[in-house]
Amino acid sequence: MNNPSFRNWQSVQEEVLRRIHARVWTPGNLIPNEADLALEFGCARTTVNRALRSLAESGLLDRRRKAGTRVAAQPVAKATLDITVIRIEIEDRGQKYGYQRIERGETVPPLAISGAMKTHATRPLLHVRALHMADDTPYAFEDRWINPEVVPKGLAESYETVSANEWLLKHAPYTHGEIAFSATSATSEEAGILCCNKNSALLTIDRLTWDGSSTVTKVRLLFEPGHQLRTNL
Amino acid sequence: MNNPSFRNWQSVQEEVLRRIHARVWTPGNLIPNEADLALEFGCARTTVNRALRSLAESGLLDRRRKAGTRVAAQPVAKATLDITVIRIEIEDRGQKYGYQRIERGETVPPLAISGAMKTHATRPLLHVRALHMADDTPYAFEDRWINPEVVPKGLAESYETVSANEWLLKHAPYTHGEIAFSATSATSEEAGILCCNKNSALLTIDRLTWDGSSTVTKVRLLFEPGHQLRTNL
DNA sequence: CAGTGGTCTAGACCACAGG
DNA sequence: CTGTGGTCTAGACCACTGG
Repeated sequence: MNNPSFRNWQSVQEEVLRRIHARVWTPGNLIPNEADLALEFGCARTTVNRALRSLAESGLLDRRRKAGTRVAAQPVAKATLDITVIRIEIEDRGQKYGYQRIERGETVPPLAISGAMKTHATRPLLHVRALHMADDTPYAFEDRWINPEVVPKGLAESYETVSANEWLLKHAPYTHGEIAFSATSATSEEAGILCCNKNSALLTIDRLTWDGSSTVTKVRLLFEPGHQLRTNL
Repeated sequence: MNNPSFRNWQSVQEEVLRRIHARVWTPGNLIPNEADLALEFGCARTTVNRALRSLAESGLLDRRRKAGTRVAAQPVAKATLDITVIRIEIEDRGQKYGYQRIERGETVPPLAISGAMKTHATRPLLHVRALHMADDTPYAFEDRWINPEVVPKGLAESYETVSANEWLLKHAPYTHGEIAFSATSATSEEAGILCCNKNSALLTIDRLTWDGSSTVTKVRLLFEPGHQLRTNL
């Protein structure tokens, strides 16, 4: 059984993938344990572990101590979207980035905002609205609320030339966050900003970031009609 | 410098995160190499490697041989969406799953479809359209094209009780795929199926999966108005 | 060329959870 | 209780790439 051709974890992984694909190991069924596979593949158990762990992370295997390793019955595809600064996103596509601040103010937010951000309902937050452009056409409308208690330095910024998107990523650390993707109909105001028809379907991203137990910022991004977020599986 | 309190890779990772967060190590700057950190933390280099590699995968560090490890200048947040069988998705939310096939036929697809799937323009494909329901209300409309050359067994299925979504995941292996998220306006037909107003903004997922160099299936999912895909950062 | 991360190894101990 | 994966270690060699 000793097969000396699997010398690194990538080749072990490929062989495991091949067997799953060829239905040698079928969904829901156990595969041999790490020690046996190491023996068969002629490598150290650590190497097998690395290969299998990686496949488990991507959702193709289900591993449990003592219970062993199974081929996932319902393979969970993980679509990973890279969320970067919008300027970089546009420049990476070879387009010219443009930015225009629309509004900046310290405002008491709607209850929906203060509720989500868990700030006092009567406390003003920094509110910045801006348009990101690609090759001089509207790309995304950013509507953002910033918690000045957590980011006091943010109050000193005008956000006229550097977007809040970019400034915050550089200056406001966060520990975790939530992100939601949805579709919304353009209001007439949003249509005016994005130069599209009212009620156009807009891909929408809502993000809420935290630093420990405090909310840093809440942002809604509305993309131009037709915009797609793509990734591979 | 020997600090015996970092005994496992998770605690090393936490300490590294702490230093980045506390601006001890700042974006764009080099951090010590693995050997030095291992010395400082009082653990093996392998352990440091594991911690740093994991942070690099999540986009917080930038590692290059010889050049060393830097804190990422533009931290790339990775939003990972789990794409599962729709039935499971609904049941996991504690709702009752319902399914209704709308149409099944072997049809020559529009050029947009055969073009994307790289099949012959005149060759019929299996076309299945169906509605997924949660607690008896429309949840998602699935419009799918299946390549019978790659999945011949799929022709024998009626998809009346088991959705193509679920049948394919179980019986048709794939090697890779593309996925795109967008927003579209409901046509009057789609509005009728999803029981919503015409031109409602619908979150849309287009998926194209491959087995080697052949296209397995192309599917468009239109979700009920207001539907959100959520994840953490 | 030489410094860095990338990986492999053999062996060891441990944590968890199935039976 | 015991089999399984999870991890750590010390040491080694390798691959890449910056200077």
